[in-house]
Amino acid sequence: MRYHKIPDETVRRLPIYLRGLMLSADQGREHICSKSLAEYVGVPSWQIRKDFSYFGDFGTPGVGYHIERLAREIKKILRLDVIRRTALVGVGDLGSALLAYPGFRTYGLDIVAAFDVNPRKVGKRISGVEVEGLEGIADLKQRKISLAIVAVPREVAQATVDALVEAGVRGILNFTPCRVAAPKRVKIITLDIAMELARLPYYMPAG
Amino acid sequence: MRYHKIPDETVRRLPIYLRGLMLSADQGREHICSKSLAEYVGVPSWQIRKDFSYFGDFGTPGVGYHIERLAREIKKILRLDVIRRTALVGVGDLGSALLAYPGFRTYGLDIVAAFDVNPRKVGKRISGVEVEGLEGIADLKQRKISLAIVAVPREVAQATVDALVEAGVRGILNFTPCRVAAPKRVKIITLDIAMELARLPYYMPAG
DNA sequence: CCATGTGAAGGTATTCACAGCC
DNA sequence: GGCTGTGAATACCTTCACATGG
Repeated sequence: MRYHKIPDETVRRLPIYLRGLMLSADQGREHICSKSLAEYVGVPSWQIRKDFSYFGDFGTPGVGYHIERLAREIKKILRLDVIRRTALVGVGDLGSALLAYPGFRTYGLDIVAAFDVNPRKVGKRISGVEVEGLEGIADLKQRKISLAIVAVPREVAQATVDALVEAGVRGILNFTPCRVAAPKRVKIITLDIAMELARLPYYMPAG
Repeated sequence: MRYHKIPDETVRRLPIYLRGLMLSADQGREHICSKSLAEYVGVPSWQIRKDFSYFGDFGTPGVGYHIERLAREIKKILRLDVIRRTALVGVGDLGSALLAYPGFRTYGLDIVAAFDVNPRKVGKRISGVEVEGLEGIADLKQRKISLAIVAVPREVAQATVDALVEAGVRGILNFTPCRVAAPKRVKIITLDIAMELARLPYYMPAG
């Protein structure tokens, strides 16, 4: 199965597995079977086995998966085996919350720089990161930052992305509720929070 | 095409279309064709037409779609045609940011109540909403609140969801990085922000 | 002539069932 | 006996090409 195109859906699930593995590593067990992991993360066991099988033979029949080793493998696949230096643009309400959010560290993602237009915010320290003016974006490359989070108002989203692309960033998580264009060497994931909530009523039984 | 199961992916795209339509309604035009909308929202035109066709004939051949009318139809499909009263549980960094976030209003979602354990937060007004103690969750039903956003620490996520389900909530947007269980009459969408960022490096060319 | 709506084709992902291994 | 890994079957979604209607 090793030579095969990896489904996008599989890639989407890998971080779920990784999170589950890291949590169960804290519980002292050394191995976990696909069925236990399935209950833990809410993905069926056959789906889990199939997903892993795309990358190689990680498990031992009759035993299960070695938790530590599997976690390491998934990190390698997701390219999270090195610490990823990340920049945040837009230190408003959402941006500040993201700076304070400890969850990124779980995946080795480290927000090491923050930028904002507002001169009154520049120079302040928020959650241990000093806010810089937008001009600082220009030398992200020299600072080995290749990932960015965009949490600016919609009107300046495209300009922000342009500046980031110019600065050599190659992955962007966009919290802005609009489509932004970029050369295809740059991967953009857009996460519109309100939109997620918006499809909830559809699934709710009457009322 | 009217009697047909609606693909989940179609439902996921409806809010995108809705956003695009509302934005182009502000520009004075009355009609829009699938091709223009396609460029606007970043979904191919045939996909848009197919998606709409599941629900009926919304367009006029040779002309396109009547923007206002189509927006109204999509709102009705998503059950966003009435204002949805929403509760927020957990007024930490993320919770506060969500309270301040104007995007929910776009879809007729209105955060009208906020709850937190911390007695020092209780009684404070944040973005126009007064923070209440957790005991207030019990009478969400009387207050006609059927939607909730959970932004509490992971450890208390399940307990929070249990309380919300008990109080008659039927849709939950969960920002907690863990799976939570609920009776299937309650729809839960989990949004783990860090996880989205975590799959970005996979798609980045070397480095 | 232009743009919609949709059967049919093609592609992708999920699910099953079981052979193979510990 | 227990659990993995996977070909084959199924279900699902996307894409195409065009008949149909304004």
